[in-house]
Amino acid sequence: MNKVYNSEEEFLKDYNPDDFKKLSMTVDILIFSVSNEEVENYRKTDKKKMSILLVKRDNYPFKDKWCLPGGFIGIDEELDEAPKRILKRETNIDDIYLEQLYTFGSVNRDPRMRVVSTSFMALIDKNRLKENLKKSASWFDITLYEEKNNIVDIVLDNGIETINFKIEKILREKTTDRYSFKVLNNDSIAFDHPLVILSGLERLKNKLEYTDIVFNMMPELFTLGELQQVYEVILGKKLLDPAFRRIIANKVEKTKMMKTGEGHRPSYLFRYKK
Amino acid sequence: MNKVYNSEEEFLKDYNPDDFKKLSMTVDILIFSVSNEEVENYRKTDKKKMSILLVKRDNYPFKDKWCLPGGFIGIDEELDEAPKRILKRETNIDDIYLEQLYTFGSVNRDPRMRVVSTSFMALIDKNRLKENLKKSASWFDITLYEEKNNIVDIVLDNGIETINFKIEKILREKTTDRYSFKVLNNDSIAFDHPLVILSGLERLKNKLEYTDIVFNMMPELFTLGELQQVYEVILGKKLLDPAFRRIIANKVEKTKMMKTGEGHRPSYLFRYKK
DNA sequence: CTAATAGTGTCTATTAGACAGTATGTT
DNA sequence: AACATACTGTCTAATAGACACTATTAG
Repeated sequence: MNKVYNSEEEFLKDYNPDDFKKLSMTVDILIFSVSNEEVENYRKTDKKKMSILLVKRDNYPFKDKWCLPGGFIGIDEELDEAPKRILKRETNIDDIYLEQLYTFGSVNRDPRMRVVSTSFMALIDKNRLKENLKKSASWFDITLYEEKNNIVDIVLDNGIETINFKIEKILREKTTDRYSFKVLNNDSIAFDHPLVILSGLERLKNKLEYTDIVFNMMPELFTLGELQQVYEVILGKKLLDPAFRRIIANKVEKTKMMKTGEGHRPSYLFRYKK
Repeated sequence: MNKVYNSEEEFLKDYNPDDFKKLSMTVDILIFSVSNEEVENYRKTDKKKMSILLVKRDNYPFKDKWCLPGGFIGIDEELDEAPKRILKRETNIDDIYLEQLYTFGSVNRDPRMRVVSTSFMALIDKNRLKENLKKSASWFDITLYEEKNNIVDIVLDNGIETINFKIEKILREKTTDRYSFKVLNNDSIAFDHPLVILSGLERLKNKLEYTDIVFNMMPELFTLGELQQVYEVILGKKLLDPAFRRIIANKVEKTKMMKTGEGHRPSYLFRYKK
């Protein structure tokens, strides 16, 4: 039975914070960006791909496997500050779009001890951090293959190494869009990070349709063709030009500048409308 | 510098899980339902309101204040199992719709020690637990007043007591729909639970438009008028009958049963379409 | 000239909004 | 009969999808 106290001060003086077994918390960050894949034909535009920043683990557990940038939360650190600190450490940039995604708390997700991890999604224009990257970090291009039976095949490629894992999506209940994820094969990614990556990609896809977050991944100036390509690669489908332009018309403003030298008609540069 | 190990076993043997200061985690559950407010006029239908289950704290901190049902996560308990356990304890029902919302981790949100809390949203048809409620728990009807300057005034009423708090919503960045919340006045709710309540209400409102979660709050059989009222009270606006019926037409199926005795034309009972 | 993308005009199909009208129970 | 809600028909407005067409550059 609880002892009864007469004031909050009295209660706190008597309180032993170690009555419950404590646990560790980490944050993991999905740093997304878009990259250009050069194409041999001088006329064709570069093919855009989603890309994600991974770091190679240099010690156990999961030594030599790739994982999301992350780290432990300080006992006196705000939950929202931890991912900012880690982003600063990894990219040396402060003002990056950051959003909390989901908290993963399976009992055995870390072999060391009980660790609960909150995942965040960061969106950035990759050009902003050309040479700031740490050596252990690498950008991986993402390709998603949606197979039948709700199995998703995810291929990550950093130009040197190709990583591949499959996840089965199981609808949890018929009233929502929520899935349970089951990792079918994964040899190269640490922890439960395959789940984190897929759920981040799905969140991004979702939010694309009702927010303007895509502009956090765009440079200051861009053509509508480039913007459309980014939409297409995230949504995983082609869009019709006129429809696309109608929808984003009031979100962007045309500049007088043009992008030329691409082997075809130049296009106007636009910026996100303040 | 990290010591280098030759295998994961070797590493784990040497690993001291107490190198980092640990913290406590709790879960808080927003248990939402709808209630009927009786109306004097025998012809008129009952007015529906959103309601939420709160419990009165019987000890410090925040003694005698109302808070969300919740509790500490066991060191060997899955994060998703904790809210199920607590729901079972509070309502004695197993199959309740449950969804993770957001993790709150301000350093000083609990005066005892560092506590990070993951909030969940549960949706239930209140009629399923008529007499199962614990004595300390109480259903509060929710009324939301959206004032100018992005201030929301929230009034909770359990028939005996009226609680009121105001929250200012501050848009975080122009590319999204995300707000920072600032509690302006709150005398009766414990912890940061005013924030949790508001963010849950917003999530519910959002999800109403692209999922079928509303049916988790409905009884097996309902009239379209009742369903429309629930939509209206969550969305905070009136809907036009023909438009509403067009939209939900393929989600429900008509039965041969009718609801009569309401002082006006009877209506068919529908059920959620499997 | 050709290949490739940029950008627009317009028709059609679909969906959402609005309003008016008819239907049918209770008291 | 009066009231309140149930339910439907239909017109209009707005939006999305489809396709064809013109424009403009580098090579």
